[in-house]
Amino acid sequence: MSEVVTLNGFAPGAPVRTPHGADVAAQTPLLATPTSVGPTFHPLYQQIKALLVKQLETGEWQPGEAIPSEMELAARFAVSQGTVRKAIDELASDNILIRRQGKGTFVATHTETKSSMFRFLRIRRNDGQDEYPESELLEIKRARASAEVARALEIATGDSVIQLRRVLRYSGMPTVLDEITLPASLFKGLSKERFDAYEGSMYGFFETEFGVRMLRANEQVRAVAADPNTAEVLRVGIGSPLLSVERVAYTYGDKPVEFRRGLCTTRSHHYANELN
Amino acid sequence: MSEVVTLNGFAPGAPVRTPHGADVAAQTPLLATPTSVGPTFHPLYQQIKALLVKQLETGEWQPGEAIPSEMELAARFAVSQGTVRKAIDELASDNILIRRQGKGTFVATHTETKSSMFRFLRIRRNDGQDEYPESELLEIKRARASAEVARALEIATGDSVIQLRRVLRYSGMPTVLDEITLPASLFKGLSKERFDAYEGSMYGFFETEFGVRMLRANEQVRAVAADPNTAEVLRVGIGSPLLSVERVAYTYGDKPVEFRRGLCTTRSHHYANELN
DNA sequence: CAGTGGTCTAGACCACATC
DNA sequence: ATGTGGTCTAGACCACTGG
Repeated sequence: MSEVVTLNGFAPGAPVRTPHGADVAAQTPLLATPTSVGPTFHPLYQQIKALLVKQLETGEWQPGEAIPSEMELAARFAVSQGTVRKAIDELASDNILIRRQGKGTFVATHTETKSSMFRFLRIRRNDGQDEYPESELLEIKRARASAEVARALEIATGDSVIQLRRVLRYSGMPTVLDEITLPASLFKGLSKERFDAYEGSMYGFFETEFGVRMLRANEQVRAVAADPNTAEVLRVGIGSPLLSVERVAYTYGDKPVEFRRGLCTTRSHHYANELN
Repeated sequence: MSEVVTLNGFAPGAPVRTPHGADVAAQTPLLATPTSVGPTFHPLYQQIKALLVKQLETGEWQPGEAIPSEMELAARFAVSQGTVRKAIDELASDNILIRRQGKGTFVATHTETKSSMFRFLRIRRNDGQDEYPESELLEIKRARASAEVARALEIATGDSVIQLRRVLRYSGMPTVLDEITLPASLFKGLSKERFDAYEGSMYGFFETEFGVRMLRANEQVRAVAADPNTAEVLRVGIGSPLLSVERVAYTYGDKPVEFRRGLCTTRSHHYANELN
Protein backbone atom coordinates (compact mmCIF):
# COMPACT_ATOMS: atom_id res chain seq x y z
CA MET A 1 0.00 0.00 0.00
CA SER A 2 2.86 2.38 -0.56
CA GLU A 3 3.00 2.73 -4.31
CA VAL A 4 1.05 5.23 -6.30
CA VAL A 5 -2.67 4.59 -6.45
CA THR A 6 -4.46 5.77 -9.53
CA LEU A 7 -7.79 7.44 -8.95
CA ASN A 8 -8.18 8.86 -12.38
CA GLY A 9 -6.64 8.44 -15.75
CA PHE A 10 -4.43 11.42 -15.32
CA ALA A 11 -0.67 10.94 -15.56
CA PRO A 12 1.41 13.21 -13.33
CA GLY A 13 2.81 16.00 -15.43
CA ALA A 14 0.13 15.78 -18.05
CA PRO A 15 -0.55 19.30 -19.30
CA VAL A 16 -4.30 19.31 -18.87
CA ARG A 17 -6.54 17.05 -16.86
CA THR A 18 -10.26 17.03 -16.39
CA PRO A 19 -10.68 17.90 -12.71
CA HIS A 20 -13.87 16.08 -12.01
CA GLY A 21 -17.07 14.92 -13.56
CA ALA A 22 -15.79 15.20 -17.08
CA ASP A 23 -15.21 11.48 -17.39
CA VAL A 24 -16.90 9.46 -14.71
CA ALA A 25 -15.38 6.18 -15.82
CA ALA A 26 -11.87 7.53 -15.52
CA GLN A 27 -12.86 9.35 -12.36
CA THR A 28 -13.52 6.29 -10.29
CA PRO A 29 -11.52 3.25 -11.24
CA LEU A 30 -11.12 2.35 -7.58
CA LEU A 31 -14.32 3.47 -6.02
CA ALA A 32 -17.61 1.82 -6.78
CA THR A 33 -19.45 3.70 -9.46
CA PRO A 34 -23.08 3.00 -10.25
CA THR A 35 -23.94 1.06 -13.37
CA SER A 36 -25.22 4.13 -15.09
CA VAL A 37 -23.09 7.11 -15.96
CA GLY A 38 -25.81 9.09 -14.22
CA PRO A 39 -25.78 12.00 -11.84
CA THR A 40 -23.56 10.32 -9.25
CA PHE A 41 -20.76 12.74 -8.58
CA HIS A 42 -18.22 12.29 -5.83
CA PRO A 43 -15.50 14.90 -5.48
CA LEU A 44 -11.97 13.58 -5.49
CA TYR A 45 -11.35 14.71 -1.93
CA GLN A 46 -14.30 12.67 -0.72
CA GLN A 47 -12.91 9.62 -2.43
CA ILE A 48 -9.60 10.28 -0.71
CA LYS A 49 -11.45 10.71 2.55
CA ALA A 50 -13.19 7.37 2.08
CA LEU A 51 -9.88 5.68 1.32
CA LEU A 52 -8.32 7.15 4.45
CA VAL A 53 -11.25 6.03 6.57
CA LYS A 54 -10.94 2.54 5.14
CA GLN A 55 -7.30 2.36 6.11
CA LEU A 56 -8.07 3.72 9.55
CA GLU A 57 -10.77 1.12 9.95
CA THR A 58 -8.41 -1.71 9.08
CA GLY A 59 -5.98 -0.48 11.69
CA GLU A 60 -3.27 0.43 9.21
CA TRP A 61 -2.58 3.45 11.39
CA GLN A 62 -3.17 2.99 15.10
CA PRO A 63 -4.73 5.60 17.41
CA GLY A 64 -2.13 8.10 18.50
CA GLU A 65 0.14 7.37 15.55
CA ALA A 66 0.91 9.80 12.77
CA ILE A 67 -0.44 9.16 9.31
CA PRO A 68 1.77 9.90 6.29
CA SER A 69 2.37 13.54 5.47
CA GLU A 70 0.12 15.42 3.08
CA MET A 71 2.80 15.44 0.43
CA GLU A 72 3.32 11.71 0.76
CA LEU A 73 -0.40 10.98 0.54
CA ALA A 74 -0.74 13.33 -2.41
CA ALA A 75 1.97 11.42 -4.24
CA ARG A 76 0.48 8.07 -3.25
CA PHE A 77 -2.97 8.99 -4.50
CA ALA A 78 -1.64 11.01 -7.43
CA VAL A 79 -3.58 14.10 -6.50
CA SER A 80 -2.51 17.55 -5.41
CA GLN A 81 -1.67 18.35 -1.83
CA GLY A 82 -4.68 20.65 -1.65
CA THR A 83 -7.03 17.80 -2.37
CA VAL A 84 -5.52 15.62 0.33
CA ARG A 85 -5.68 18.60 2.63
CA LYS A 86 -9.39 19.03 2.14
CA ALA A 87 -9.99 15.35 2.86
CA ILE A 88 -7.93 15.55 6.04
CA ASP A 89 -9.67 18.78 7.02
CA GLU A 90 -12.99 17.00 7.11
CA LEU A 91 -11.63 14.05 9.04
CA ALA A 92 -10.12 16.47 11.53
CA SER A 93 -13.42 18.27 11.99
CA ASP A 94 -15.01 14.85 12.54
CA ASN A 95 -12.52 14.31 15.37
CA ILE A 96 -11.13 11.29 13.57
CA LEU A 97 -7.74 12.88 12.89
CA ILE A 98 -5.86 15.59 14.75
CA ARG A 99 -3.56 18.03 12.99
CA ARG A 100 -0.50 19.37 14.74
CA GLN A 101 1.42 22.02 12.92
CA GLY A 102 5.05 21.14 12.47
CA LYS A 103 4.55 17.58 13.71
CA GLY A 104 2.08 15.81 11.49
CA THR A 105 -1.46 14.48 11.41
CA PHE A 106 -2.38 11.93 14.04
CA VAL A 107 -5.10 9.38 14.55
CA ALA A 108 -7.37 10.63 17.32
CA THR A 109 -7.37 8.62 20.51
CA HIS A 110 -9.36 8.47 23.73
CA THR A 111 -6.23 7.72 25.74
CA GLU A 112 -4.40 11.00 25.54
CA THR A 113 -5.44 14.05 27.48
CA LYS A 114 -7.97 14.16 30.26
CA SER A 115 -9.60 17.06 28.49
CA SER A 116 -10.40 14.93 25.47
CA MET A 117 -12.51 12.70 27.69
CA PHE A 118 -15.00 15.52 28.18
CA ARG A 119 -15.93 15.07 24.56
CA PHE A 120 -18.30 12.27 25.52
CA LEU A 121 -18.90 13.27 29.12
CA ARG A 122 -21.34 16.14 29.36
CA ILE A 123 -21.69 16.22 33.12
CA ARG A 124 -20.24 19.42 34.56
CA ARG A 125 -20.07 20.99 37.95
CA ASN A 126 -22.55 23.76 38.57
CA ASP A 127 -19.74 26.16 39.39
CA GLY A 128 -18.20 25.56 35.97
CA GLN A 129 -15.00 23.99 37.27
CA ASP A 130 -13.62 21.02 35.43
CA GLU A 131 -13.59 17.87 37.50
CA TYR A 132 -13.01 14.39 36.28
CA PRO A 133 -14.92 11.72 38.18
CA GLU A 134 -13.70 8.43 39.56
CA SER A 135 -15.28 5.33 38.13
CA GLU A 136 -16.11 2.21 40.10
CA LEU A 137 -17.24 -0.91 38.30
CA LEU A 138 -19.97 -2.55 40.32
CA GLU A 139 -20.84 -5.50 38.20
CA ILE A 140 -20.21 -7.17 34.90
CA LYS A 141 -22.29 -9.94 33.45
CA ARG A 142 -23.26 -11.61 30.24
CA ALA A 143 -26.83 -11.37 29.11
CA ARG A 144 -29.09 -11.62 26.09
CA ALA A 145 -30.15 -8.59 24.14
CA SER A 146 -33.62 -7.32 24.93
CA ALA A 147 -35.73 -5.97 22.11
CA GLU A 148 -34.78 -2.43 23.08
CA VAL A 149 -31.06 -3.18 23.21
CA ALA A 150 -31.20 -5.17 20.00
CA ARG A 151 -32.79 -2.29 18.18
CA ALA A 152 -30.22 0.17 19.48
CA LEU A 153 -27.23 -2.04 18.68
CA GLU A 154 -28.69 -3.31 15.42
CA ILE A 155 -28.32 -6.93 16.46
CA ALA A 156 -30.87 -9.69 16.94
CA THR A 157 -32.98 -10.00 20.05
CA GLY A 158 -31.37 -12.61 22.25
CA ASP A 159 -27.86 -12.10 20.92
CA SER A 160 -25.14 -12.30 23.52
CA VAL A 161 -24.24 -8.99 25.15
CA ILE A 162 -22.10 -7.82 28.05
CA GLN A 163 -23.58 -5.56 30.69
CA LEU A 164 -21.56 -3.31 32.97
CA ARG A 165 -22.81 -1.33 35.91
CA ARG A 166 -20.68 1.41 37.31
CA VAL A 167 -20.82 4.52 39.46
CA LEU A 168 -19.15 7.82 38.76
CA ARG A 169 -18.12 9.78 41.85
CA TYR A 170 -17.29 13.45 41.94
CA SER A 171 -15.29 14.36 45.03
CA GLY A 172 -16.45 11.10 46.48
CA MET A 173 -20.12 11.82 45.88
CA PRO A 174 -21.83 9.15 43.79
CA THR A 175 -23.45 11.09 40.95
CA VAL A 176 -23.99 8.85 37.94
CA LEU A 177 -25.09 5.24 37.78
CA ASP A 178 -24.37 3.80 34.35
CA GLU A 179 -25.62 0.60 32.84
CA ILE A 180 -23.65 -0.16 29.71
CA THR A 181 -24.50 -2.83 27.17
CA LEU A 182 -21.99 -4.04 24.59
CA PRO A 183 -22.26 -6.65 21.85
CA ALA A 184 -20.30 -9.61 23.19
CA SER A 185 -18.88 -10.39 19.77
CA LEU A 186 -16.71 -7.26 19.80
CA PHE A 187 -15.58 -7.41 23.42
CA LYS A 188 -14.48 -11.00 23.91
CA GLY A 189 -12.60 -11.54 27.13
CA LEU A 190 -13.86 -8.43 28.89
CA SER A 191 -13.60 -9.05 32.62
CA LYS A 192 -13.71 -7.03 35.80
CA GLU A 193 -10.03 -7.74 36.43
CA ARG A 194 -9.03 -6.49 33.03
CA PHE A 195 -11.19 -3.43 33.40
CA ASP A 196 -9.88 -2.58 36.84
CA ALA A 197 -6.31 -3.05 35.67
CA TYR A 198 -6.74 -0.37 33.03
CA GLU A 199 -5.85 3.21 33.81
CA GLY A 200 -7.93 5.80 32.05
CA SER A 201 -11.35 6.32 30.55
CA MET A 202 -13.72 3.58 29.53
CA TYR A 203 -13.47 4.51 25.85
CA GLY A 204 -9.70 4.43 26.17
CA PHE A 205 -10.08 0.93 27.54
CA PHE A 206 -12.28 -0.14 24.66
CA GLU A 207 -9.88 1.37 22.17
CA THR A 208 -6.64 -0.11 23.45
CA GLU A 209 -7.95 -3.46 24.66
CA PHE A 210 -10.50 -4.27 21.98
CA GLY A 211 -9.68 -2.00 19.08
CA VAL A 212 -13.16 -0.48 19.19
CA ARG A 213 -13.10 3.26 18.59
CA MET A 214 -16.10 5.37 19.54
CA LEU A 215 -16.48 8.14 16.99
CA ARG A 216 -19.83 9.71 17.74
CA ALA A 217 -22.95 9.17 19.79
CA ASN A 218 -26.58 10.15 20.07
CA GLU A 219 -28.11 10.87 23.44
CA GLN A 220 -31.66 11.13 24.67
CA VAL A 221 -32.18 12.90 27.97
CA ARG A 222 -35.24 12.52 30.16
CA ALA A 223 -36.31 13.21 33.72
CA VAL A 224 -37.26 10.17 35.76
CA ALA A 225 -37.94 9.28 39.38
CA ALA A 226 -35.32 7.36 41.33
CA ASP A 227 -36.16 3.72 41.93
CA PRO A 228 -35.18 2.23 45.31
CA ASN A 229 -32.05 0.58 43.99
CA THR A 230 -30.71 3.65 42.24
CA ALA A 231 -31.71 5.86 45.13
CA GLU A 232 -29.54 3.85 47.45
CA VAL A 233 -26.49 3.90 45.20
CA LEU A 234 -26.77 7.62 44.51
CA ARG A 235 -27.84 8.40 48.07
CA VAL A 236 -30.98 10.28 47.16
CA GLY A 237 -34.57 9.80 48.21
CA ILE A 238 -36.72 7.29 46.43
CA GLY A 239 -38.67 9.13 43.76
CA SER A 240 -36.17 11.97 43.54
CA PRO A 241 -35.87 13.45 40.08
CA LEU A 242 -32.91 12.07 38.14
CA LEU A 243 -31.58 12.68 34.68
CA SER A 244 -31.84 9.63 32.44
CA VAL A 245 -29.26 9.82 29.67
CA GLU A 246 -29.54 7.12 27.03
CA ARG A 247 -26.71 6.89 24.59
CA VAL A 248 -25.96 4.90 21.48
CA ALA A 249 -22.31 5.21 20.46
CA TYR A 250 -21.05 4.44 16.98
CA THR A 251 -17.77 3.39 15.43
CA TYR A 252 -16.68 3.41 11.79
CA GLY A 253 -19.42 2.95 9.25
CA ASP A 254 -22.07 4.23 11.66
CA LYS A 255 -22.04 0.89 13.36
CA PRO A 256 -23.55 1.05 16.86
CA VAL A 257 -21.33 -0.63 19.43
CA GLU A 258 -22.53 0.62 22.77
CA PHE A 259 -25.87 1.22 24.41
CA ARG A 260 -25.78 3.03 27.70
CA ARG A 261 -28.23 4.37 30.20
CA GLY A 262 -27.00 6.74 32.84
CA LEU A 263 -28.98 7.94 35.82
CA CYS A 264 -27.62 11.16 37.19
CA THR A 265 -28.37 13.33 40.16
CA THR A 266 -28.28 17.04 39.47
CA ARG A 267 -27.59 18.22 42.99
CA SER A 268 -24.26 19.80 42.22
CA HIS A 269 -23.87 18.94 38.55
CA HIS A 270 -25.72 19.37 35.28
CA TYR A 271 -25.75 18.13 31.71
CA ALA A 272 -24.00 20.74 29.57
CA ASN A 273 -24.67 21.36 25.92
CA GLU A 274 -23.65 23.94 23.38
CA LEU A 275 -25.98 24.87 20.52
CA ASN A 276 -24.39 26.31 17.41
CA MET B 1 -18.09 50.63 1.25
CA SER B 2 -17.75 49.44 -2.29
CA GLU B 3 -14.24 50.48 -3.24
CA VAL B 4 -11.18 48.38 -2.72
CA VAL B 5 -10.10 47.99 0.87
CA THR B 6 -6.42 47.53 1.49
CA LEU B 7 -5.50 44.94 4.08
CA ASN B 8 -1.85 44.88 3.36
CA GLY B 9 0.66 46.97 1.54
CA PHE B 10 0.49 44.75 -1.47
CA ALA B 11 -0.54 46.27 -4.77
CA PRO B 12 -2.50 43.97 -7.08
CA GLY B 13 -0.19 42.62 -9.69
CA ALA B 14 2.94 43.09 -7.66
CA PRO B 15 5.30 40.25 -8.52
CA VAL B 16 5.97 39.04 -4.99
CA ARG B 17 4.10 39.64 -1.79
CA THR B 18 4.72 38.43 1.70
CA PRO B 19 1.68 36.25 2.39
CA HIS B 20 1.52 36.63 6.10
CA GLY B 21 3.61 37.36 9.13
CA ALA B 22 6.55 38.65 7.17
CA ASP B 23 5.65 42.24 7.86
CA VAL B 24 3.16 42.66 10.63
CA ALA B 25 2.82 46.39 10.13
CA ALA B 26 1.88 45.99 6.50
CA GLN B 27 -0.18 42.98 7.39
CA THR B 28 -2.70 44.78 9.51
CA PRO B 29 -3.30 48.36 8.54
CA LEU B 30 -7.00 47.96 9.16
CA LEU B 31 -7.18 45.59 12.05
CA ALA B 32 -5.99 46.45 15.50
CA THR B 33 -2.51 45.16 16.08
CA PRO B 34 -0.94 45.09 19.53
CA THR B 35 1.68 47.60 20.42
CA SER B 36 4.46 45.08 20.14
CA VAL B 37 5.46 43.34 16.93
CA GLY B 38 5.23 40.20 19.04
CA PRO B 39 3.80 36.80 18.36
CA THR B 40 0.37 38.06 17.36
CA PHE B 41 -0.41 36.49 14.05
CA HIS B 42 -3.79 36.63 12.36
CA PRO B 43 -4.22 34.91 9.02
CA LEU B 44 -5.67 37.04 6.26
CA TYR B 45 -8.81 34.94 6.01
CA GLN B 46 -9.55 35.53 9.67
CA GLN B 47 -9.23 39.25 9.14
CA ILE B 48 -11.64 38.92 6.24
CA LYS B 49 -13.94 36.91 8.44
CA ALA B 50 -13.85 39.59 11.12
CA LEU B 51 -14.64 42.26 8.54
CA LEU B 52 -17.57 40.26 7.24
CA VAL B 53 -18.90 39.73 10.75
CA LYS B 54 -18.62 43.44 11.41
CA GLN B 55 -20.68 44.23 8.34
CA LEU B 56 -23.24 41.59 9.28
CA GLU B 57 -23.44 43.07 12.75
CA THR B 58 -24.13 46.53 11.42
CA GLY B 59 -26.94 45.14 9.31
CA GLU B 60 -25.27 45.95 6.01
CA TRP B 61 -26.68 42.66 4.75
CA GLN B 62 -30.00 41.59 6.24
CA PRO B 63 -30.92 38.05 7.22
CA GLY B 64 -32.06 36.12 4.17
CA GLU B 65 -30.27 38.41 1.75
CA ALA B 66 -27.32 37.42 -0.40
CA ILE B 67 -23.93 38.86 0.35
CA PRO B 68 -21.67 39.85 -2.56
CA SER B 69 -20.13 37.04 -4.57
CA GLU B 70 -16.76 35.60 -3.67
CA MET B 71 -15.16 37.25 -6.66
CA GLU B 72 -16.62 40.60 -5.74
CA LEU B 73 -15.47 40.34 -2.14
CA ALA B 74 -12.04 39.20 -3.26
CA ALA B 75 -11.73 42.29 -5.43
CA ARG B 76 -13.08 44.51 -2.69
CA PHE B 77 -10.61 43.22 -0.12
CA ALA B 78 -7.82 42.82 -2.66
CA VAL B 79 -7.21 39.20 -1.80
CA SER B 80 -7.63 36.02 -3.79
CA GLN B 81 -10.93 34.25 -4.10
CA GLY B 82 -9.54 31.32 -2.14
CA THR B 83 -8.92 33.50 0.89
CA VAL B 84 -12.44 34.89 0.84
CA ARG B 85 -13.68 31.37 0.39
CA LYS B 86 -11.96 30.16 3.51
CA ALA B 87 -13.41 33.04 5.51
CA ILE B 88 -16.91 32.28 4.22
CA ASP B 89 -16.41 28.58 4.85
CA GLU B 90 -15.92 29.25 8.54
CA LEU B 91 -18.89 31.57 8.74
CA ALA B 92 -20.98 28.93 7.03
CA SER B 93 -19.89 26.27 9.51
CA ASP B 94 -20.81 28.72 12.28
CA ASN B 95 -24.32 28.88 10.80
CA ILE B 96 -23.91 32.60 10.22
CA LEU B 97 -23.93 32.30 6.43
CA ILE B 98 -25.49 29.74 4.13
CA ARG B 99 -23.95 28.79 0.81
CA ARG B 100 -26.13 27.80 -2.11
CA GLN B 101 -24.38 26.58 -5.19
CA GLY B 102 -25.34 28.49 -8.28
CA LYS B 103 -27.24 31.11 -6.30
CA GLY B 104 -24.93 32.81 -3.86
CA THR B 105 -24.12 33.08 -0.18
CA PHE B 106 -26.90 34.19 2.12
CA VAL B 107 -27.20 35.55 5.61
CA ALA B 108 -28.68 32.86 7.81
CA THR B 109 -32.13 33.54 9.19
CA HIS B 110 -34.47 32.03 11.73
CA THR B 111 -37.47 32.82 9.58
CA GLU B 112 -36.98 30.45 6.69
CA THR B 113 -37.58 26.74 6.94
CA LYS B 114 -39.30 24.98 9.78
CA SER B 115 -36.39 22.55 9.88
CA SER B 116 -33.97 25.33 10.75
CA MET B 117 -35.93 25.96 13.92
CA PHE B 118 -34.84 22.61 15.30
CA ARG B 119 -31.37 24.06 15.57
CA PHE B 120 -32.27 25.60 18.91
CA LEU B 121 -35.10 23.27 19.84
CA ARG B 122 -33.77 19.96 21.09
CA ILE B 123 -37.08 18.45 22.15
CA ARG B 124 -37.96 15.48 19.98
CA ARG B 125 -40.70 12.90 19.96
CA ASN B 126 -39.73 9.54 21.35
CA ASP B 127 -40.70 7.87 18.10
CA GLY B 128 -38.24 10.04 16.23
CA GLN B 129 -40.82 11.83 14.13
CA ASP B 130 -40.38 15.52 13.56
CA GLU B 131 -43.12 17.60 15.09
CA TYR B 132 -43.14 21.31 15.55
CA PRO B 133 -45.00 22.51 18.63
CA GLU B 134 -47.53 25.28 18.97
CA SER B 135 -46.57 28.14 21.21
CA GLU B 136 -48.95 30.01 23.49
CA LEU B 137 -47.79 33.12 25.25
CA LEU B 138 -49.22 33.15 28.75
CA GLU B 139 -47.82 36.33 30.16
CA ILE B 140 -45.43 39.13 29.48
CA LYS B 141 -44.21 41.57 32.09
CA ARG B 142 -41.43 43.97 32.90
CA ALA B 143 -39.22 43.20 35.83
CA ARG B 144 -35.83 43.88 37.34
CA ALA B 145 -32.92 41.56 36.84
CA SER B 146 -32.23 39.22 39.72
CA ALA B 147 -28.65 38.46 40.58
CA GLU B 148 -28.86 35.19 38.65
CA VAL B 149 -30.34 36.82 35.56
CA ALA B 150 -27.91 39.71 35.73
CA ARG B 151 -24.97 37.34 35.79
CA ALA B 152 -26.30 35.37 32.83
CA LEU B 153 -27.10 38.44 30.73
CA GLU B 154 -24.01 40.35 31.83
CA ILE B 155 -26.05 43.31 32.99
CA ALA B 156 -26.43 44.92 36.40
CA THR B 157 -28.70 43.53 39.06
CA GLY B 158 -31.91 45.50 38.99
CA ASP B 159 -31.64 46.46 35.34
CA SER B 160 -34.90 46.46 33.46
CA VAL B 161 -35.79 43.17 31.80
CA ILE B 162 -38.78 41.67 30.03
CA GLN B 163 -40.13 38.31 31.11
CA LEU B 164 -42.23 36.03 28.95
CA ARG B 165 -43.99 32.86 30.00
CA ARG B 166 -45.19 30.49 27.37
CA VAL B 167 -46.27 26.92 26.83
CA LEU B 168 -45.26 24.64 23.99
CA ARG B 169 -47.85 22.08 22.99
CA TYR B 170 -47.24 18.97 20.94
CA SER B 171 -50.42 17.60 19.43
CA GLY B 172 -52.26 19.67 21.95
CA MET B 173 -50.37 18.27 24.92
CA PRO B 174 -48.65 20.94 27.01
CA THR B 175 -45.04 19.79 27.18
CA VAL B 176 -42.74 22.72 27.86
CA LEU B 177 -43.21 25.72 30.12
CA ASP B 178 -40.69 28.42 29.26
CA GLU B 179 -39.78 31.49 31.23
CA ILE B 180 -37.76 33.81 29.06
CA THR B 181 -35.89 36.86 30.25
CA LEU B 182 -34.66 39.55 27.88
CA PRO B 183 -32.77 42.77 28.48
CA ALA B 184 -35.39 45.48 28.02
CA SER B 185 -32.92 47.78 26.29
CA LEU B 186 -32.80 45.54 23.22
CA PHE B 187 -36.48 44.70 22.98
CA LYS B 188 -38.25 48.02 23.37
CA GLY B 189 -41.91 47.86 22.51
CA LEU B 190 -42.28 44.13 22.92
CA SER B 191 -45.91 43.42 23.69
CA LYS B 192 -48.25 40.46 23.71
CA GLU B 193 -50.16 41.87 20.75
CA ARG B 194 -47.03 42.23 18.70
CA PHE B 195 -45.87 38.77 19.64
CA ASP B 196 -49.19 37.14 18.85
CA ALA B 197 -49.36 38.93 15.52
CA TYR B 198 -46.12 37.35 14.42
CA GLU B 199 -46.14 34.10 12.48
CA GLY B 200 -43.18 31.84 13.10
CA SER B 201 -40.63 31.00 15.73
CA MET B 202 -39.66 33.18 18.64
CA TYR B 203 -36.16 33.72 17.32
CA GLY B 204 -37.65 34.68 13.98
CA PHE B 205 -39.72 37.24 15.85
CA PHE B 206 -36.68 38.63 17.64
CA GLU B 207 -34.77 38.78 14.39
CA THR B 208 -37.34 40.54 12.25
CA GLU B 209 -38.93 42.76 14.88
CA PHE B 210 -35.91 43.77 16.94
CA GLY B 211 -32.91 42.97 14.78
CA VAL B 212 -31.54 40.64 17.43
CA ARG B 213 -30.01 37.51 15.92
CA MET B 214 -29.39 34.48 18.11
CA LEU B 215 -26.19 32.81 16.94
CA ARG B 216 -25.39 30.24 19.59
CA ALA B 217 -26.44 29.17 23.06
CA ASN B 218 -25.30 27.21 26.08
CA GLU B 219 -27.69 24.96 27.91
CA GLN B 220 -27.63 23.33 31.32
CA VAL B 221 -30.02 20.44 31.83
CA ARG B 222 -31.16 19.18 35.20
CA ALA B 223 -33.88 17.01 36.67
CA VAL B 224 -36.27 18.75 39.03
CA ALA B 225 -39.61 18.08 40.73
CA ALA B 226 -42.71 19.81 39.41
CA ASP B 227 -43.96 22.62 41.60
CA PRO B 228 -47.74 23.03 41.93
CA ASN B 229 -47.96 25.81 39.41
CA THR B 230 -45.95 24.05 36.73
CA ALA B 231 -47.68 20.76 37.45
CA GLU B 232 -51.02 22.33 36.68
CA VAL B 233 -49.91 23.89 33.41
CA LEU B 234 -48.19 20.73 32.18
CA ARG B 235 -50.89 18.50 33.62
CA VAL B 236 -48.58 16.31 35.63
CA GLY B 237 -48.56 15.38 39.28
CA ILE B 238 -46.93 17.70 41.78
CA GLY B 239 -43.40 16.47 42.34
CA SER B 240 -43.22 14.68 39.00
CA PRO B 241 -39.76 14.67 37.50
CA LEU B 242 -39.27 17.38 34.89
CA LEU B 243 -36.37 18.42 32.75
CA SER B 244 -35.08 21.87 33.60
CA VAL B 245 -33.30 23.38 30.62
CA GLU B 246 -31.53 26.66 31.31
CA ARG B 247 -30.26 28.50 28.29
CA VAL B 248 -28.19 31.58 27.67
CA ALA B 249 -28.31 32.64 24.03
CA TYR B 250 -25.74 34.90 22.42
CA THR B 251 -25.64 37.26 19.49
CA TYR B 252 -22.65 38.83 17.73
CA GLY B 253 -19.61 39.42 19.85
CA ASP B 254 -20.63 36.71 22.32
CA LYS B 255 -23.10 39.12 23.84
CA PRO B 256 -25.76 37.31 25.90
CA VAL B 257 -29.25 38.50 24.99
CA GLU B 258 -31.59 35.86 26.35
CA PHE B 259 -31.87 33.85 29.49
CA ARG B 260 -34.41 31.09 29.46
CA ARG B 261 -35.57 28.35 31.72
CA GLY B 262 -37.71 25.61 30.30
CA LEU B 263 -39.50 22.95 32.30
CA CYS B 264 -40.30 19.95 30.19
CA THR B 265 -42.18 16.75 30.71
CA THR B 266 -40.58 13.71 29.17
CA ARG B 267 -43.69 11.59 28.86
CA SER B 268 -43.59 11.32 25.11
CA HIS B 269 -40.60 13.51 24.29
CA HIS B 270 -36.95 13.79 25.14
CA TYR B 271 -34.01 16.15 24.87
CA ALA B 272 -31.90 15.05 21.93
CA ASN B 273 -28.20 15.62 21.56
CA GLU B 274 -25.50 14.49 19.18
CA LEU B 275 -21.93 14.04 20.36
CA ASN B 276 -19.20 14.28 17.75
C1' DC C 1 -26.42 32.13 -21.67
C1' DA C 2 -23.98 34.33 -17.66
C1' DG C 3 -23.16 34.19 -12.85
C1' DT C 4 -22.66 31.70 -8.67
C1' DG C 5 -20.41 28.48 -5.64
C1' DG C 6 -17.49 23.93 -5.84
C1' DT C 7 -13.37 21.40 -7.08
C1' DC C 8 -8.63 20.83 -8.46
C1' DT C 9 -4.00 22.11 -9.52
C1' DA C 10 0.81 24.04 -9.02
C1' DG C 11 3.73 26.71 -6.76
C1' DA C 12 5.31 29.88 -3.29
C1' DC C 13 6.33 31.12 1.32
C1' DC C 14 5.38 31.16 6.54
C1' DA C 15 4.96 29.09 11.29
C1' DC C 16 6.18 25.45 14.09
C1' DA C 17 8.69 21.38 15.79
C1' DT C 18 12.69 18.64 15.83
C1' DC C 19 17.30 17.45 15.19
C1' DA D 1 18.64 22.37 8.26
C1' DT D 2 14.74 19.68 7.37
C1' DG D 3 10.11 18.28 7.41
C1' DT D 4 5.50 19.10 8.90
C1' DG D 5 1.12 21.50 8.56
C1' DG D 6 -0.85 26.45 7.50
C1' DT D 7 -1.68 30.30 4.39
C1' DC D 8 -2.05 32.56 -0.02
C1' DT D 9 -2.18 33.08 -4.91
C1' DA D 10 -3.62 32.45 -9.85
C1' DG D 11 -5.88 30.04 -13.01
C1' DA D 12 -8.68 26.39 -14.87
C1' DC D 13 -12.84 23.88 -15.31
C1' DC D 14 -17.27 21.72 -13.34
C1' DA D 15 -22.02 21.78 -11.23
C1' DC D 16 -25.90 24.30 -10.39
C1' DT D 17 -29.35 28.16 -10.88
C1' DG D 18 -32.03 31.23 -13.32
C1' DG D 19 -33.05 34.38 -17.06
